[in-house]
Amino acid sequence: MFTAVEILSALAEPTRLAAARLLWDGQEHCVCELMQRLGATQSRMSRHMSVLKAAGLAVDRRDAQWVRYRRAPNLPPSVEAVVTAALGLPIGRDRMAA
Amino acid sequence: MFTAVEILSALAEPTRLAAARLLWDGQEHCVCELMQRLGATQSRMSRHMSVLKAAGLAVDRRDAQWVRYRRAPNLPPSVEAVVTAALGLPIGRDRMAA
DNA sequence: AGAGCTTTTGCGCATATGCGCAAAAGCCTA
DNA sequence: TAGGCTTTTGCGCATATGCGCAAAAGCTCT
Repeated sequence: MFTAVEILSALAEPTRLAAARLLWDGQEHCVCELMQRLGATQSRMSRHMSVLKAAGLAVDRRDAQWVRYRRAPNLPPSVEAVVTAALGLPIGRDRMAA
Repeated sequence: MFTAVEILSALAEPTRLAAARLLWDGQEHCVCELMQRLGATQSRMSRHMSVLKAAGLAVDRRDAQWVRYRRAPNLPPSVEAVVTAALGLPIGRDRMAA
């Protein structure tokens, strides 16, 4: 696990990329917050977060009824670099042609 | 086209990521060379290269019987950064846990 | 225990993706 | 034009992915 392809695949989905963007503020975010801000259903958001977690990009913590996700700490620099670069891409359908 | 998800998806496949690595030497590579070095069939490699091309990461050129692919010139810095970062990830199934 | 949260998970379904195979399409040389 | 390259493409298939829905699982508080 934690292969390059796994990490890239985790980021190669709109909702997950948007979630990563939110997580990358360094704060904790419960699923209920993420689903609201990203306009997703709970089950959908839950599964997407589990993918980010499985890829090693996020960690979760139970806090009472909530599950709080945050970016994985101490990521290898190479992984950190990929996420940072991915978040640096224009959002949405912007053209990026040369 | 050329969305962030499209670019990440293009890189989130073993053969395509390996092909990008080869293309990123700045040189031209025909499909026949790529398929040999990556152990793929022609049709498989041809389709993978067309995905990289559709994502805007590669351009092709016909040279006699060959089609030579090379990395797209003048990529936006943000895109260039994603590819560079992706290629910086450990190859294969290496563990990347913290 | 029971009500009311949040979150996860099982199920089925629709679509996307990757693949092999074989035919077609380009191109060069004889 | 015919033969032999390289490459692309149409087809079918198997698997992966993403989704909604509803049930289940955790948790808190009364």
